[in-house]
Amino acid sequence: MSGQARTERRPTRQRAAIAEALADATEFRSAQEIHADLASAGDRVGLATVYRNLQAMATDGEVDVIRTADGESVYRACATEDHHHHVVCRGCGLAVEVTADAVERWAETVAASHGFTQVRHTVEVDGLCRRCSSGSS
Amino acid sequence: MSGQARTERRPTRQRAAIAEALADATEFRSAQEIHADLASAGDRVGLATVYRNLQAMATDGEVDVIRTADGESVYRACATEDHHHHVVCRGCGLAVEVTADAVERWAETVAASHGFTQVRHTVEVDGLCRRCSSGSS
DNA sequence: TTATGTGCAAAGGGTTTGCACTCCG
DNA sequence: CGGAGTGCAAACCCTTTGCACATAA
Repeated sequence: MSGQARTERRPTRQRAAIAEALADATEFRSAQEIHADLASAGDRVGLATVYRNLQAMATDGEVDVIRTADGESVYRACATEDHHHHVVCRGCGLAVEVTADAVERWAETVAASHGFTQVRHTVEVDGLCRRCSSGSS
Repeated sequence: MSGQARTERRPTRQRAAIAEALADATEFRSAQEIHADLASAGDRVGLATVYRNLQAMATDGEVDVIRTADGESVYRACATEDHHHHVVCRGCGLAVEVTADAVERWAETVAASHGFTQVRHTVEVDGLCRRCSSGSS
């Protein structure tokens, strides 16, 4: 299972705008932020449409999604389509993509040792990037 | 900062009931579920109180919290106070506690290699436990 | 008594949905 | 033309908050 899903989604102005906004951003952005970005850029797109597209893109694996601590979903267009994780800066939002073969294997092993199958996992690492480490408390 | 915090919280009937409900449960439960459990057990406790206590307990490290995919916070009284993670069954909710020294180190290392400090991490593994693996599709 | 905890209900904030309309194909 | 995609606003859901009342110390 897995792999590319439905690439047959109708290309619309809104969809393109959202994809572009996402491509421009280097950090994770929430649906609302994307919506605001588009608005201030003159692109009038409904908030619901932003949510719908973001979800669709996430499902298709075009973008990555992670949940912030306060229950907000943030999206980001990722450089690689391969499975990977992120290290996000709590200060500025800077996000670095990292692969984690070690963790993948660990998750699989540990789960298996408890009799689990069809294992999935979520790994999020956050801290303060070099720049934010300096000034803040 | 850090370390055990205020153990000096006033003991109330509600608080005790919530703690007990949590102790009885073997899987993660949401605030609403706990509230329902108490209600059906005859313990009349306000939903807000459940939320407040659950939060407090989580802050004090008495219970573990994880966010479900659909943005719900679920709590569980953990056997050990030490840092650990869980492997949760998507079928029945069975949760197994596991330590992950390997992952802890990996997170620290990877983050550090990118200049990050004050690293924290979230790791959740889920799959189907042996029992659920058999019957379901 | 007095501060802390509780209950209720209303407010919040993010996300989803119903329905009529628009636009791609 | 026909259906996928869009917009708007109302609906949802979980969670938080304000305020008066109850209770542990």
